[in-house]
Amino acid sequence: MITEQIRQAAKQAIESLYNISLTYKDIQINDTKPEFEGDYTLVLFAFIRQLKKSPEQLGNEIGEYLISHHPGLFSSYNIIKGFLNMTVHTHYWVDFLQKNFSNPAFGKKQPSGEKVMVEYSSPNTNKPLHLGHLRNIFLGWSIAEILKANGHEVVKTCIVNDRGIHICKSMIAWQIFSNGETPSGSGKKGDHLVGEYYVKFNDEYKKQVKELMASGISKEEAEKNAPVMKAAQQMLLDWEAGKPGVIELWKKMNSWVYEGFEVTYKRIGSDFAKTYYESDTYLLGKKFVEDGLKQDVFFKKDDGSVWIDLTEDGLDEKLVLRADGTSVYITQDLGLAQQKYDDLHYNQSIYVVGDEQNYHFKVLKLILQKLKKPYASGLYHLSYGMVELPAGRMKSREGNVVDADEMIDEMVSISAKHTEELGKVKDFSEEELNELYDTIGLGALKFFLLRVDPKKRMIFNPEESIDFHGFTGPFIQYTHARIKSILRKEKADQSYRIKESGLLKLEKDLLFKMEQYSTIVEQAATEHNPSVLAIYAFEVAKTFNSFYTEHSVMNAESGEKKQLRLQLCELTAHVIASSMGMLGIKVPERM
RNA sequence: GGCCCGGUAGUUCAAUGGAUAGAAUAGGAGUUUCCUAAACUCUAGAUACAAGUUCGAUUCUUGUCCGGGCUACCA
Repeated sequence: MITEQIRQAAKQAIESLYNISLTYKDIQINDTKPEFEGDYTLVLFAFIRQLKKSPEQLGNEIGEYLISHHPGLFSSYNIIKGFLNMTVHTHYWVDFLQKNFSNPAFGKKQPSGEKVMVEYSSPNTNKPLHLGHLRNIFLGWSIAEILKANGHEVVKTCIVNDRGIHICKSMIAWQIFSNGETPSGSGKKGDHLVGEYYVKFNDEYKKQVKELMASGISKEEAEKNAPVMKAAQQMLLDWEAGKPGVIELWKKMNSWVYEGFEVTYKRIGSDFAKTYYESDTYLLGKKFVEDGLKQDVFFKKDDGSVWIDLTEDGLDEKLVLRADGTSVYITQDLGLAQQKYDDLHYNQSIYVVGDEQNYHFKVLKLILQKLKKPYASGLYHLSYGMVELPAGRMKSREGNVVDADEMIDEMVSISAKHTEELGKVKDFSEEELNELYDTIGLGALKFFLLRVDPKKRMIFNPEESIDFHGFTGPFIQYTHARIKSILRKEKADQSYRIKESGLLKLEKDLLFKMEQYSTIVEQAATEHNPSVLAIYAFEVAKTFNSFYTEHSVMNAESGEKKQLRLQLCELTAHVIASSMGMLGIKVPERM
């Protein structure tokens, strides 16, 4: 990574010229703005003050020093205001290209020895997946791939929230309204079918509350006493007591949901090495309560409920065990954290969960730290913002969600329509066509959800968000297909040595971008942010497209130029395929 | 009420305290005898408001205004 090389050279130069001692943070190296001459820029302002020299003098002294001590690295420099702009020698770029253009591991890091668990998706089993889940899944899958590329050993996990009042709601509604409807009988996807009954439950519940209120009962009382709600609560108790009929129904409906999820996961290319079920883990946290009481981390109130006081940490008192002895959400997560650590002794455990749970995860980590768990510091909540519709939040209960399966179908059918209109792949078989439509449609969707900083909320406008031009997946896929079309005609000659051709501006721009790839891969991991890669891949594609329009590869000015450009094509294709791969997006050979 | 996020072109998104705030889209004007025009080139358009910190602020601090979330013996 050349910026580090330059930083080091600059540090050494300033230290030996002025006999001062610096840290790397003192040296600020930026990419030179395109309107100025040069590749990288050293910002001089801080030193101007410290050394009481004019920018001109300082810049010249440092510039001269760097040129004379690193003749292979720098070819020239200029000073504008407080900025020292340095031009990197053409040899360096050509050398870089030759070393890397055919390296399949370009951009990947050596094994780090770190183990990381990434938990994502984490669905409830009472309804199908929606657009918000897709953001979660794509994020989780992508961050796992990014960490792998950085040399970590990664285990993808999923916690299925398969028990609780929400499932009971779907079950009750199914008992009342279904007449025994099943996925195989109705032809409906299992998760969708169960989700329909969840919505039906809420419709019925609202109706009953309204009726009770009409008969003069207060809203609060009505909500408590609506017959369907009481039935659902009773069912939860029966479930916990292991009542056979309830367990049987629960298993049956959950299995429908799993079959449905499996179809969706498979289609979007999502996978888990290990799946945890809440019904197996929800009791694990209870032993923490005893430990916590012994260590005086927790305390007991008169009614028997157990709490932790986090007021000194700027938070509240938090319940960890109910008066009736049952555990709450946080208790379950304490248990699961331990279980996961026992299973993999991870260095880092990442939870991909929406930002409405920021407080919860802050508390979880804090409690584990107070309990002196060795793995506590490795917990990381990868918090992401909601996907909202122009009208506001999606609510499954209300049924105003963008369904994941429908969304995917929509994207794929649009990609099919575009592809047919353009008519560039008429020789494809039916099977090849379908694969291509999937690649493009899913590519557009994944890119759309991953190109934004995870922390930020995003608005999905069905009318405007579906696009295949500009800052999109298909734009980048198209660039890849174009490059491959050249490489099908001729590949770069592995043994050819480029001697001295000089570099045209657009060739150099492209190389400059390529050189950043390793840094970007690293940055995406440290920031836990796939959008860094998405933006980068887009910039690469854009840079290539400019180059492509301006300069011919096959009809290059000379044999050497042709080889240089073929090498550039190979490296660019690799970088695009590899960065998109980490986003879970395939790139086609033709489109 | 308390705590935590966010407010940047019409719209959707960028910008480790650094140069004239970048893209994309929508708008306007162009490019195809030549490797895929899902492309390329040009053009116009934005930091909510007010103070402060300093050589320099979209970025840091404070206040105001506007959104969102959390503050459950739900998960």
